[in-house]
This record gives sequence, C-alpha cells and structure tokens, in this order.
Amino acid sequence: MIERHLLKLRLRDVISAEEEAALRGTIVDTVVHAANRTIARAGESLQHSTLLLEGLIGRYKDLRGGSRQITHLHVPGDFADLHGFTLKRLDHSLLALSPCVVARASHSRLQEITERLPHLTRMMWFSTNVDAAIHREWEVSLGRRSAIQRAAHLFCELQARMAVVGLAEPDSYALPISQAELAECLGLTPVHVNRVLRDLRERELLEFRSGQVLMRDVQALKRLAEFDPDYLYLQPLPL
Amino acid sequence: MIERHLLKLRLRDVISAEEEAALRGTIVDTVVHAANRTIARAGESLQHSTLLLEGLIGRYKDLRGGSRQITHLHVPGDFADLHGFTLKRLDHSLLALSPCVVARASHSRLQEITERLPHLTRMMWFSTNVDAAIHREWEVSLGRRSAIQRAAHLFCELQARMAVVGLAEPDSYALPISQAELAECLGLTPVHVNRVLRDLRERELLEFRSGQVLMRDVQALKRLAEFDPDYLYLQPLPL
DNA sequence: CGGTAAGTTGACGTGCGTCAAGTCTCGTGG
DNA sequence: CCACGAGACTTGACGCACGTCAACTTACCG
Repeated sequence: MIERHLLKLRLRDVISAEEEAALRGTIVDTVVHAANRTIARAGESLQHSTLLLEGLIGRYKDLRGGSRQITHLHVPGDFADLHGFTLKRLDHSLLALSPCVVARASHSRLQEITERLPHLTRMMWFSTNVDAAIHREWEVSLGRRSAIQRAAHLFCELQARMAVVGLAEPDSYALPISQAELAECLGLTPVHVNRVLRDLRERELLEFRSGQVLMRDVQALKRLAEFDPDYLYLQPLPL
Repeated sequence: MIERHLLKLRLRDVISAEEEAALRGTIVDTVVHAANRTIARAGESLQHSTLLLEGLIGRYKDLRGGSRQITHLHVPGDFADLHGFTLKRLDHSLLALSPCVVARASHSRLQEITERLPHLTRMMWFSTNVDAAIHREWEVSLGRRSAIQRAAHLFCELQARMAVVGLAEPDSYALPISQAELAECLGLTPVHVNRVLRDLRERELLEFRSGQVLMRDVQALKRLAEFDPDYLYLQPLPL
C-alpha cells in the first residue's frame, strides 16, 4: 500500500522495521476519487493527511476572476498534504487530476510518531522540505523561464519523480492531464500551451498526446530546460 | 537574541521555559554580513541554520544567462534555512540584501531537540511549512497576477510579517532593498518595477522610496492585491 | 568634486494573451 | 451502425503587458 512512499524515503535513508510498521499504522482507510474532483478545500481543518497511491493530484489556489494556479503536482508515493499535520488547515485545495486512489493517514497517529520516533519524524519533515524545494524551482520557472523552457522543465521533473517510484521509463511516462491543467501549472493559457507543445514536437524534443509523454531527445530537452535534479534530493544522506 | 523568533512561535502555540532554553542553546555564535554578500551558496553542505536577527535576507537561485530569481524574503525572527537541517545541503543560495546580523543554530543541537522535545520539533517543522505556504503564494503571484498586483501583494505580505515581530506600523515599514532586487522577487525587469512603483504612487496606493514603504491606502492596496493573510498562519492553533 | 550605483524615462520590440472559429475524439442513445 | 453532443485540442488574426535598449538624472561616498 505505502510501498511507493517507502521507496522514496529509502532512497534517502534507512527505514527500520519498527518505523515502517508505525508508518503503515497511520493509515486508517483508502478512498477513491473521480477525476476532476476537489479532494480537500482551502481553509478546511484536517484530521488526515492524503497519501497518493494511484493517479495524479494537484495543489491549487483559486483567484478572483475564476483563474487558478496549480502550485504542485503529486505522483504516486507522495503525501499531498503532510504539511497539513502541522498547519492544521490548508492554504490551498487538492484536486484529483485523474482518477485517484489515496490512503488517509490519521493525524493523531502521526502525532504519536513524533512523540516516539524522532528519526522517522525527521524523515517526514524532510519530505515536506523537498516539497518546498520543488515549490522554489517552480517559482524560478514562473518568474524567469520562457514558456517552452517552463514546459520542458516540468516534463523533466515529472520524469525524474515518476522514475523513483517505478512509473517512468528513461524517456516516457503516463501523465493523465489536460492541456488546460498543464496551463494552470505553467502560468500560461491553454492556447499558448498548445503552441508550446507543437513547438516541442516540431523541434523533435518531446511529444505529449493522450496522457502520454514521450521524450524524443532527453539530452536536448534537459539542456533547453536547464534541468538539474539536485533540488529533488534523490541521493542518500542519513538523517 | 532569539526574541523575535519566539514572538512568532508564541503567536501559534505555547513555548515552555524548557523549550525556550533548548532553542537558545542551539545558538553557537552571531555573525554580521555586509549588504550584497552571499551568506550560503547552493549545494554547500551545512552544519548550522541561519536565524536572522537584523536585516533582510533573500533565498535565490541563479540561472544560466546571469539572471536570478529570489524565491523568498526573510525578515528578522525568521530562520532562513531551517529546512537545511533535514536537507543537509541547500538547493538555493542566501543573500544578505542589507547589512545583516544572524545567529547560527548548530544542527547537532537541533538534532538533540528532535530526540528529546517532540512538541518543539513540531513547532520547527511548522515553521518550515509556513515558508512553503509563502512559496505557494509567490507561485500564484508569479503565475497569475499582473505586475502591479504582484508588487502590491508582496508589500502587503511583508507588512504583515514585519508587524508580527514589531517592525512595522499598520501602514509603513523599512524595506532596505533596491528596485533591481524587488524585480528579482517579482519576476520582472528593474525597468518595469520602476514603472509599477510609479503607477502605485500615482494611484495614491503606496510609496516606496529610499528603503521605506508607505502604504497610502491600505484597504485599496489589499483589494488590488487580493491579499488574504491566512496563508501566513498567524493565528493560535496548538501543536 | 568626480565616480559609481540606483533610479527614471522614452521609443520600440515581442512573447504571450484574447477572441473566435474551427476540428477531433469519444461516449451515449436511437 | 450512425447521429449527436460535449469536451479537448488546434489554428489564425490581432492586441497588449512587459521586455529591451539607451540616454539621462539623482544620490551617495570618498
């Protein structure tokens, strides 16, 4: 159930059997969400954190005027709102971008972990800090990169993150998301995203069709995006 | 020394005398940095976290081509890189935007806190999660708000955060930063920031001159920015 | 009083937004 | 099997917010 999450944690540091059991013990149930459903709304107070098992989840914030910005994409194995454990209410909403299966981790059991298992607590803290590092990289994209670089960077990031949990080939992966939703990640309009995708296709860098990403020239794509995976913290370093 | 940091924490929850002492005990020394000096460079491994006592610090990332994006501004009382405790190396650099006084908190003593003081550990975790919430709001600004809204939003955010640590009046505060650095926060060029500031001035919303912010019409400014301080988590909620 | 960095302004260019009219895809019901 | 509708995608024409370039002013400091 939480195997993919453990894969990610163990990339960083050793997780003992006791820690693994404690983590498994936080899960109280499993829920299925249909595509395009809001899973949690900004401002709600929380009793659980959402661990994504299957599908794609986006964190987003609405603006007056009806537009919205997706601030983070979650792949299977990610906690979508582990930060909700200390924040108690969310400043953003959660959206199922595709049909999703999620496990729900009880905050009271997470609290017990923080009382008894300092090392595992540091690992959970670490997870939320990596999320923040991803936010920073998205700020750089939104603030300083051109539309095509932004798109290329996002595709590179998702390949790297999906690969960790066994969901990506070196040059392809499933990304069940519409161009309009991509636009909400990239701070662009759907029309311009469409043009950027055509551009990437015509340059023979990448194709994105019917929820499938095919990287035709991984090296050139990473060069265009200035992609450096260091900010994902995928190397071992004991806590 | 760490009074301003305690002010922020105590806005959220009670800090016991033992916890306060432990926090004070993490500080090993105090360092002064001149303006425009890089305090820590992306990629370096860390033994300390930086608590800002006086001045302004920015987190930034460099891009090929020489431009850079500032992803977060720190005011006195903030840890600029508490996340460095679990990340072990930074994905961004730290820049003293004005002359700064910082206290350095030893990671080994922070580690002891995580072993002995679960509640204080949750408070520190909370702090880094608020930083992430601020990153999200900046993503919204960079992705979806116009230049003038972005600027207005940043000025509102900094007023709220400075006020918490006693460094802002309801309508004014010191912000020792150049227009070029503002541009690096806002994802704009210095030239355009200059025009936006003139626009804000001519609309009689806000003046920014010689490092001083004067909000001439706070209500209208917040309306323009769509500023809602919920994402700063300034209300009490026990952990 | 001269040098340097910060701020200001105007003329002009362009990347992305807007608007509008398609086409393509696919699920549903006749 | 086809008709239909709805949503996703595509494309072209045009507009504008912000970028670029360059000249100038102001503030500050030695």
